[in-house]
Amino acid sequence: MPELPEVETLCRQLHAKIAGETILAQKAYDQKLYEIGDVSKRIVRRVRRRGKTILLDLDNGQSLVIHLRMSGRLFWHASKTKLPHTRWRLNFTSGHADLVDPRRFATVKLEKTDYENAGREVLTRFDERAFLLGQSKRKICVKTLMMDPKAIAGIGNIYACEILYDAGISPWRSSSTITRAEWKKIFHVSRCILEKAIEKRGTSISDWRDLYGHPGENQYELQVYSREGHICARCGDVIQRVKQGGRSTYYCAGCQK
DNA sequence: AGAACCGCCTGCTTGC
DNA sequence: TGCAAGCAGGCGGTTC
Repeated sequence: MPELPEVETLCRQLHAKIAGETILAQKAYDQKLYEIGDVSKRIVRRVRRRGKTILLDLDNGQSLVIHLRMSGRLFWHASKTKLPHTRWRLNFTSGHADLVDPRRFATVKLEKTDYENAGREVLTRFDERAFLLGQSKRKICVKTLMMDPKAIAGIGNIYACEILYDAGISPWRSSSTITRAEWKKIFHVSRCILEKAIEKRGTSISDWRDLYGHPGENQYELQVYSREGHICARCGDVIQRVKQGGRSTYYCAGCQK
């Protein structure tokens, strides 16, 4: 599923492709997306990311707000290609961007919004002080907190597991027991891991592909996610998979205390 | 107020 | 082999 690095990859590719271009038309193939509104003749000023949300800022102050949720993908086609599960299409002179989404969770809205995610973007302008004051003492597991978009934007299951492994912190720890120094480490490790994943153009663990259908390469960097039963490279213990709030958590009990 | 749970969906995996 | 149940999970909304 697309998380921050995957969405960032799409945004960069999309920006390079359509910034300054005029939208010819949009078409929905799924009833859930019939009521988006008229964007024809609008120029895309820029494409940017907030958390896992993609924003296409238009020349009239509105933005197309796209969230891929679980199974959404964006593909660029110059020809008439239409993949199965194509739910929505944005047409340009040079081709079209298709939203392909088997499970139909993805959303597209047309809004007038500045959508700044104030202080919750972990890679840019992250407000550590506000986080430590307002979020860090919540009585939920640290992994659950890291995945809460109201606390930190853009971190999903894969990267939450990888970050906590790298930081050597157990996903079962209550947020309220994490020290200030440990939070600092979590923020630092988060930036390192997410930036590397962006460089690798995302994690193609199941079916993630970029705008042009190419897989990323970050799956080769994973230390714990999807590695149940493998040996921990750091301490030799066995990587475990456990259930946490209905989702799979992968971790090493040997070195995540 | 804050934490836990539910519902949206459908393709893939698992078990009988 | 075939079919049904189970599973996956971001996140907004609802319930506890």
